[in-house]
Amino acid sequence: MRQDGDASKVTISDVAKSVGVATSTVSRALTQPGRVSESMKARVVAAAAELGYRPNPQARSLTSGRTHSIALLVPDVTNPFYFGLIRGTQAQAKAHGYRHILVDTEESAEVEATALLEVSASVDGVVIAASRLSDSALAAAAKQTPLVVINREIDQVPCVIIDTATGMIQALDHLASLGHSEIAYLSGPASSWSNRKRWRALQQAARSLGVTCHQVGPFAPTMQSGAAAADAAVRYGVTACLFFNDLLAIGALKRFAERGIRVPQDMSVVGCDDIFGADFCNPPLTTLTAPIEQAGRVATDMLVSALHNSNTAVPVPRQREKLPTHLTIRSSTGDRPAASGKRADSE
Amino acid sequence: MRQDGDASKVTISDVAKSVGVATSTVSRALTQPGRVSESMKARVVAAAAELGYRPNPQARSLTSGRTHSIALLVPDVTNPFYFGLIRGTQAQAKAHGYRHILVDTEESAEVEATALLEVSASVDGVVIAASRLSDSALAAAAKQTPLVVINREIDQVPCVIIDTATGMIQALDHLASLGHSEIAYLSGPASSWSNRKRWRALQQAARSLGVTCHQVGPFAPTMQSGAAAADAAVRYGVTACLFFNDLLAIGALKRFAERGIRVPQDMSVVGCDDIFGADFCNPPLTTLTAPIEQAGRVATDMLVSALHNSNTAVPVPRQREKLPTHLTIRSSTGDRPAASGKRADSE
DNA sequence: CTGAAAGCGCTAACAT
DNA sequence: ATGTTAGCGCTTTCAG
Repeated sequence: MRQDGDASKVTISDVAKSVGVATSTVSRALTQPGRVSESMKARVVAAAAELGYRPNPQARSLTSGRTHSIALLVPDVTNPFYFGLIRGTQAQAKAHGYRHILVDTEESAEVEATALLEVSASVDGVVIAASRLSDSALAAAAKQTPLVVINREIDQVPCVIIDTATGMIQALDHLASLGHSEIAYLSGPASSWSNRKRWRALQQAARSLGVTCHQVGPFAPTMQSGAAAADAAVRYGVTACLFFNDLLAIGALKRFAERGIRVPQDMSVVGCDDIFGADFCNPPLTTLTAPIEQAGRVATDMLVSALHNSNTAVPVPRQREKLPTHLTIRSSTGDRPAASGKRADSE
Repeated sequence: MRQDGDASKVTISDVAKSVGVATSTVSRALTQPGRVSESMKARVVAAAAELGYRPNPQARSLTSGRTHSIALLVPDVTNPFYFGLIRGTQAQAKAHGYRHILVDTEESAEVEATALLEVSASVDGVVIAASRLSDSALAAAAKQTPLVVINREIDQVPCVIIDTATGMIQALDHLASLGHSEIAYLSGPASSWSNRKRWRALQQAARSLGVTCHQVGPFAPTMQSGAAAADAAVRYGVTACLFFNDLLAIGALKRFAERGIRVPQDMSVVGCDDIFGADFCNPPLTTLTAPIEQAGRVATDMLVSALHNSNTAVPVPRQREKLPTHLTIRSSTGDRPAASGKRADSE
């Protein structure tokens, strides 16, 4: 194991020379289990260790065409929601022996398109979260590069979906059962597929539950926008609100406190995602718990298995994974205010 | 821009053929500004676009030896503290045209050593945050690979340090000025360099401020450990505590609440880092605000400039950057309880 | 089972 | 300013 003059410069041919065989034999011994004799393999491995040989990934990639790395594209590394994803993909990439490349696409379709084009040349596959690209652009990209999208549903493109739409219905039900009938949905970016799905689900559910649900927004999915969202909710005279995400909800919590609106006595608040912080904000947030990290892991698994199967003729096992969410009730939701309130028009 | 039969398979020699020149000319036109005539450059660029040529990064790396990517090694991607770092390095890597590879070293020296060895072959340089490796191991690694360490001070190894030690003194001063004299420092991992630095600074400062500061711990730097830390602080009979980080402090806040210990009336709490959530936990946390993201940016800048200067004989400009912290006072600190014990009588 | 040889796509000396 | 010619380190036919 010792005695490497200066490491990294040791090539396969140094090893070959040292053992007295051809470079091809070394290559085989190191990468193709059964293609050489046991004794040969042992000698090569020993020599490689002895010399401190480290394969050059670039050279290997050049011939093999495989880089052993995957990329994760997220709209905003700043958003805690995506940290769960980063965690999941990073962990799983590592588990499969892949390097993990992280790219921030800045909530922009153009940046995303460029990043995808650039990075796809240096990775074996890509996971894209909450893509801002059009369905057709994604479908086209998927033909060029192994791709898994998260929170997006496109024909022929493998995807994992966090089913917040169904979850939102549960949340609405929860609010209805607390007596709320005037409810606001503080919506996220118009370009967000998840946002559209949720609103559609809410509309339908509201009808059958006999409550009124107003769509308000769109708002940027950030804490800062929470204040504006809170004010808008108040303006609508609702007694409860569902926020596009926890960031917005937590920002709103702050604003409500500033304005002397008590949560949940005067206003019930429901978030979405259950990000870090949702359990210790004030009051702790009732929210839709999303298996974010799991989504990252599943997406990575799908991608990796697709990469492996692309050699063999085996069809990719699962093309579409839908992950359930569940409602976590904490302290930000409560009964509808008894009467009057700040301007309940119906009472 | 159109008409690429099937993209990605277009090579530099296809472009060369199309223009009717040598591949080297194409290479130059595309990468060495002044080495070809303007008109030639234009023709090549046009042809490249026409054919949909995309350079193969692996091939490029093989000859040039440069991969245009840098790696960030962090002990735990799960820890929000590192979110800021990831953000900073990712943003700056991108700004400099580098890909950003993220590696979780699982708080383990062995994993870190392996990761460093593996990844260093495929990147131009590495940023290591809060390394668990020994000084000598890091110094050795720095000789092999361009390296910048964050929160670690080693001879000959470029580093950026977040000066929490000095900040801790401010925090202690703040507590002393509120009348606290029995104070606990709830310490982090023994292997943490920052932890050792802080405790040393606190010890000295405590003496000159005439207060008593007990070191308690070590504790894992997580929210879950916060409960144990809180209990330990109570056992010591202190009226104020400084936590190794915000995670621990926020966890402790929860525990204090459970035990009916009011913050800050019965116990003052100071965190460290000012992570996401420190401003909206309950009560909002007085903490040492650390320029984490900036640290990531600065480290990346140092690394990139070192990479560029490694060609020319110019010496690396800054080898050591110390970033100041400042105390952010929110609501978790207050006057020492009037009487003894944990029950305050005022009001 | 092993060796020889031909590149992968691109860059970098040398020529011209 | 452009063309020629070698490789970078490795994998992979194709022979033997």
